[in-house]
Amino acid sequence: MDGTTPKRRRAPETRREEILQAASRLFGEQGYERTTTKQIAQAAGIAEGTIYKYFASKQELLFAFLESSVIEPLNAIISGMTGAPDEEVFATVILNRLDLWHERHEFVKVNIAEAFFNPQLAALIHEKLFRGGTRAMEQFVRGGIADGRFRDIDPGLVLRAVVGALFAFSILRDITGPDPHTREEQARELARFFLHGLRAPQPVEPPVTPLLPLALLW
Amino acid sequence: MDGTTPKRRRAPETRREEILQAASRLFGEQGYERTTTKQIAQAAGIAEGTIYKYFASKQELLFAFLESSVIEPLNAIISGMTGAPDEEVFATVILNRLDLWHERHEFVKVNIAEAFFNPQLAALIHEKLFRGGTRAMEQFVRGGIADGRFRDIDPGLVLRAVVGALFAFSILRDITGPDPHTREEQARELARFFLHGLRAPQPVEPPVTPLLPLALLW
Amino acid sequence: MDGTTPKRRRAPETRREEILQAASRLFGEQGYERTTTKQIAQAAGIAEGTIYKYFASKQELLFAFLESSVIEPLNAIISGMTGAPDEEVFATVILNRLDLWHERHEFVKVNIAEAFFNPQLAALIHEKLFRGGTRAMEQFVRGGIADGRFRDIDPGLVLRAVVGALFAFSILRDITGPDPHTREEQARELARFFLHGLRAPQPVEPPVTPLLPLALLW
Amino acid sequence: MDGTTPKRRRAPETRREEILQAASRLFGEQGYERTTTKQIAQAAGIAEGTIYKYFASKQELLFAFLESSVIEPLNAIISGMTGAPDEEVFATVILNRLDLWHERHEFVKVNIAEAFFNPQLAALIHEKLFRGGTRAMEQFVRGGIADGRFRDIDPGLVLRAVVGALFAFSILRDITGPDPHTREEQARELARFFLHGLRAPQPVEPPVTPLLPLALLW
DNA sequence: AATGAATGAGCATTCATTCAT
DNA sequence: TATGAATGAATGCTCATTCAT
Repeated sequence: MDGTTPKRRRAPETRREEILQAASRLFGEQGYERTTTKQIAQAAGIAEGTIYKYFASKQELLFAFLESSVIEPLNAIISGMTGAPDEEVFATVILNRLDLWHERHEFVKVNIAEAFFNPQLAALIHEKLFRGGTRAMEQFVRGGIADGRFRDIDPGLVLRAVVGALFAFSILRDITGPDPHTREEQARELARFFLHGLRAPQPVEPPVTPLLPLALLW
Repeated sequence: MDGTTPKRRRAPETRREEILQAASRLFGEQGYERTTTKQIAQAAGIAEGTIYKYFASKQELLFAFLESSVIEPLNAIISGMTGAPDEEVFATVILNRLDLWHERHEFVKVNIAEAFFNPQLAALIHEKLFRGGTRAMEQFVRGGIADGRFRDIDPGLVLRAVVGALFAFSILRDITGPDPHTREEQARELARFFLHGLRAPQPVEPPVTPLLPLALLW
Repeated sequence: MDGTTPKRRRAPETRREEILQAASRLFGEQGYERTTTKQIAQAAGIAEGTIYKYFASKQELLFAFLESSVIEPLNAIISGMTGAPDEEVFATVILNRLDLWHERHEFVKVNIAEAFFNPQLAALIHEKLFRGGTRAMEQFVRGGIADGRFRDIDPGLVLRAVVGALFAFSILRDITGPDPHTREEQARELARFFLHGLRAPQPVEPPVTPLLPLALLW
Repeated sequence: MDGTTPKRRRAPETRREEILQAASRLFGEQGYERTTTKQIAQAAGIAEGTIYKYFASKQELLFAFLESSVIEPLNAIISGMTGAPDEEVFATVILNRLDLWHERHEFVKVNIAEAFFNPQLAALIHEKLFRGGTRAMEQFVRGGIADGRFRDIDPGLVLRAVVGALFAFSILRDITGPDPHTREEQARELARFFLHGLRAPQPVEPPVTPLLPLALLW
């Protein structure tokens, strides 16, 4: 009804980005539901109404960031690195993801948390992020199985295990606690683990081990 | 005359439990923020105000359920199963967790989602659930390393990878899509994977493989 | 989030009525769109949220009043008055409507204004108020035509003209200005006008006619 | 290249008209409150801010249109038609109004709806439209009474009844439902009704009467 | 002990209006 | 002259929490 004192005309392309930045920071700190548009506006240094000049809804802010900061960069990242020993490939990719997820830590968190209860978002992540991974991992693993480098194993299982591990290392960090190693060490070690498992190179039939303690932890 | 038994004055200890049950089911289905106290009261067949006779706040409901339904039963579950081949141990434990998480699927979801943004809850989970796991896994892995069954590997990494995998299989299911195998198959296969990795039993030096496709996916 | 100091527990049946009264008064004074739920709450001496314990939405307030104050009384009004000269029937019914509309003046105004742009409400009014009127007027007029008391005329036209006149006398008052006569005089005069038109009289004494069907409709 | 002619710098007087046209169409379709300045700007092919170069406020748009599109043309319409049988006069005038209101249907709707709650607008309509009608109808009816063609009847009542009927036939159409007859039939039949009422005829042939003054008022 | 009516701050979103460009 | 980005008060509605009954 009133519309007083419009502040300042900003660089028009920057605005959108600023709002996105502010929103993703707050989402990351507090979760999507707990973050209000008022807070976002305040953090971006604009009026509440201005948000809606750039985004149709609060939810679109979530989707927009996922699109522009997770999905798009992903396509850009796919490049170079053609052939290399499995170990190297694994390590590189894992490191890459670890870095990305570390950097976007807070934001990935929200997306996951939201996706739990927002089928639309879950579907988006599934479509745009996971499906491609399935295909690539399938190729990679089936190739290895075909030429005898890998055991006959379900590629889906490998993908899930790898994604899960990355998940535990980057996103669940708050819960599992920090890992003392550098991300590069983590990547290299994880790659080795996924390739060789726990077993010593020359298998020895193991003596009995207690398992129950295991149960208590996660 | 019909289904609406006027539920007056139940066993006072049962009430608490009923509310907890109702709350955790709803939290699981819709997320914590999206579940209202009205819904909880309705589901528990009581008045809204009654909730506050048993719990100081909505948040306490979350904590209470974690305590009584996840942590306590966990301690009960830890039992028997002394010695057995690593593969068996692993498979059993994984299956056990997979089953538990499957059953509690919805609830674990909320706890994780909430823990992302609630340091108090994150600390609780870390303390009561994860720390114990760390100790046990440490024992298990260090034992294996000591007697030559396992490579020299960081037990923390193994734990994180295993937890992550379980996570991906049970909690991220909505995002990664369902796995076509039975939980038993999953458990056995995961155990084998964690023990042996991808590599074929008789190592073959791999030809070069393209890795980039891998990058595109998760 | 906070819910402080609940004021007072009122007579439970009264509340709904109080809110309805407050709403219809404000709607009448300012129009539907211009009346805010805050104002309604204030006028009813309650908190804003309380409105929504009794009505699902602001729009429902509009519909509820139409239902309870216009439609229901209409059915109650249909009574007694069986046979009487046309002139008496007409005058009575017109007076009755004139009184009702006068009393509800403000509220009818909103409903009409709203119905202009709200097809749902328009349909409701058409269904519940106008259709019945059509039927009754049809009977009345066709009866008169059949026994030679009335000219061969379209009953729909008569109904529209009568409703329109009532409309002009009660609702358009603000625009047409007030009429100096008492409502009874208006009613009698209108009845005569509708029966005889402008033309100077060539009176015919009418046989008795039942009037009640007429009452039910507009 | 396509339909988006960049409409830069039109004839400055045309602009005002274009905005008015756009506004009145939208007001008519959706009501005044529900029409946004953004929609008006879009419909007029201009920027939102430009509206305020021509009109001080949204409300002024309403007044401006009433002035320029209803009142002014009305004065132009008043013309010719000197003497003719009452029936002819009535029918002509009613048809004229019916046509005008039909054409302006949507706009009249808003004005009425608005006038209900806007005394300023109500007064304007009363002054400029209704008062003139009162005078003319007074002349017409008093003339008829004087020379014995009409019964002794209050001219105000006749005007109100006629306006109301027109109202019901053109504006309330959405509520009363459509009339199956042509507008010409309606006009003729209404004229007959107002002259003769419902009563079976004892016709008296009326002398000629002037009709034009009638046109100026409602 | 249990109720559920009542609260009111808080939410996402809208929109007439302003003014730097 | 015309623009449209920016404003921010205001809106309808929600919901955790309180407390008289």
